[in-house]
Amino acid sequence: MNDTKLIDIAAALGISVTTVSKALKGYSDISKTTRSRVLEMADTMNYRPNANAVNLRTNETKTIGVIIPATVHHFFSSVLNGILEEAENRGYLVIILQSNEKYELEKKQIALLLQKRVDGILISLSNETDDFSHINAAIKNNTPVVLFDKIAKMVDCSKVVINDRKAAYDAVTYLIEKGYKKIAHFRGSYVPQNSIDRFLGYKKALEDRGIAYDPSLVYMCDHNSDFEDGYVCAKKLVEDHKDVDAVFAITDLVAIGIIKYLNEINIKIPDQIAVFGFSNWFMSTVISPKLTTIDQPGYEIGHRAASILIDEIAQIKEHLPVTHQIVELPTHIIERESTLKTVEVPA
Amino acid sequence: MNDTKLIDIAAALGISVTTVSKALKGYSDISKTTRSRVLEMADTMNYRPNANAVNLRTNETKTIGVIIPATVHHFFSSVLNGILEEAENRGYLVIILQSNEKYELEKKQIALLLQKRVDGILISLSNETDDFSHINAAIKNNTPVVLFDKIAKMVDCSKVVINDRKAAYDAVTYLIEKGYKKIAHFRGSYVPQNSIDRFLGYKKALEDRGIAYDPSLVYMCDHNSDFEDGYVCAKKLVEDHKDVDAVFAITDLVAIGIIKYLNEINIKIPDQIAVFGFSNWFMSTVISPKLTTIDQPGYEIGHRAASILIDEIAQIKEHLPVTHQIVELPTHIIERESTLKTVEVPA
DNA sequence: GAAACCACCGAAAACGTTTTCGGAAAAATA
DNA sequence: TATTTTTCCGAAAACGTTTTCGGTGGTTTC
Repeated sequence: MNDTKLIDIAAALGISVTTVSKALKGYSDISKTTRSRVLEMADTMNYRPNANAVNLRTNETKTIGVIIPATVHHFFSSVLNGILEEAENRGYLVIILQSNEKYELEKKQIALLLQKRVDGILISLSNETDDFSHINAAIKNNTPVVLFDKIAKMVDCSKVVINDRKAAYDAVTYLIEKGYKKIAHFRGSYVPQNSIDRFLGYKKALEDRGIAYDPSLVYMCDHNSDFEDGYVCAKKLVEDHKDVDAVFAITDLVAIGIIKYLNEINIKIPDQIAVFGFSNWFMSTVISPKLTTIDQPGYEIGHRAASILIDEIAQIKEHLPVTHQIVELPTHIIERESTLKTVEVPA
Repeated sequence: MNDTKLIDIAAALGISVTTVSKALKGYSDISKTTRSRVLEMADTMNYRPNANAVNLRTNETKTIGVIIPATVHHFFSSVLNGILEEAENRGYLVIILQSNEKYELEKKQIALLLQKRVDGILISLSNETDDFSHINAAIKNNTPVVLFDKIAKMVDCSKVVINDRKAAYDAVTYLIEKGYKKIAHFRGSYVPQNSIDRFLGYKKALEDRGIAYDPSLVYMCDHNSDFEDGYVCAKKLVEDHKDVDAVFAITDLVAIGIIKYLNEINIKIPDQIAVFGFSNWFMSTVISPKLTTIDQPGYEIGHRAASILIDEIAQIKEHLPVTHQIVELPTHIIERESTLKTVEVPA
């Protein structure tokens, strides 16, 4: 049990705990000589301050809490990497919790984090969440909160997002400009807002280019917005609409399901049907044809959210006014094979 | 600042903090009536015990630390999900750290976790780590450690692993029994042990079946054992060996790189060359042809490791003797298209 | 009616720090 | 030499709990 405390160092040196503590923290009213004696003794005795005692006394834990709604995969693992990197750099520890898209669990976890006295909270809201009193409680408790990805506009705190509507709008506009006429959309369920926004971007792009919006071209992938969804909806799509020439999927996973099905039935991508994904996950470069998609900067989202949170923690500590930021990270189109028609060689 | 403490409840009720504390913790020397009064008042005042004070007093934090060597992706995200799930169920919080395969960072992070007084540590070692004094320091400090995936045999603690050598042996044996004669291996670098073990399993399987081991059929994927590695080594392979008929890759990622290349140059999988992966990551069902692979149960590894750790924490608390376990989780072959030759239709 | 017992409560110490405040000795000034 | 200033150190309180130990007052026992 290698557990030396201030009092042990003090005893070994024949001085008081006060002096030891001050020496370690670099107080100016300690002489050079005693300071160096303390430092050396602390080193040889392998002293590590008891974080609990320090936390209790100083009322800060150098720890932030992160709540993500879903399993650590795909998008959220990138976000997490961004958070972990920034936290490491700034000297913070991170506690991770999963709400599994459940409001009650999310609420309980916020309470838990507050009880643990984390210095701040990063959260992407669950799909069920439509009451924000637990978030406001944290904020009122002087614990800053930064929302990312799945946010609530009405909560007064910093947020880091992408513009889903614009990104979808850009994607569909791109397809139209490439000459595609009949563009289907494989959408997500009615929650969260992100899936609605992507749908709205799709619709707006069509309307702005004078293409009539046709509800029968919109397929709901509400299973899990996953691979299977794309596969089965693609099947329905080609049965319903012989002449569709492109599809914009809410997610790369869905898009890959589509590609899989079209490959199986020998429909040429993109010559017969083009496929456009969303997120730029790893698999999108692995599939054949490689998937055109929207780059969703998960790592940057996490990095930025953590950075803002830690800034706010510092501001609160200094009793400075905290200025909330709404950061909208840019997305852009990653053009790959699934929308690039092979050039016709003139005869 | 919604921050009620024991003393506030005591004041509101005109009793002592002692009584409040005991009532909340269900001590038997508090009358039913005062207990219920306290409980109700605690509820209306929205009392949450200050975890730091509790931790300091009780010397336990209900928190475990997790150190993973690489980015949260693929295998480690599954492990993480298993850990998070078990921790949630058992009432533990989890702090995540990434060592980025650096020994020095890993060492620093262990010290940090001990300083934070986590109740236990879960760690998969970095590739650089060949000195284990930091791990032993934690154990000596009465903080149980469970090693998973990348372990060190010499450290005296519980471990959760798969048998890489056997899994590889099984894979190659499977290929041989399927009739493949000239089987290449795309191996990982000389660290960690897992990659060596998979190589040894490959070699042993060949020898046991009377196939001479040919070093020129082994390619080193030491870049990152990733997609690119597989792609470029596949290119070399088909140039070097016209007659190779199967390849066993250290990782699904590498295998997918191989498939990608073979698809591009129109080599039929598996009719000309079969491909066998390792890990059963998500993409292996997405690629064409679907990849035969070894199922590496990341979720179970995390789940099990966390479970053992929390058990040991309880044992230590009760001053019971701790019994270390070495758990070897079973793997099995997931047979898919990449090794299933299309049956010849008899004329 | 004294002795023994029980049910209930609270004072106080402890966990390991940080920080305020005052005080002693040494140095500088007069 | 007497006074002021500077330098350095330590006592003690505080952070919010938990838990030991003792002490009431009331009830039971003989």
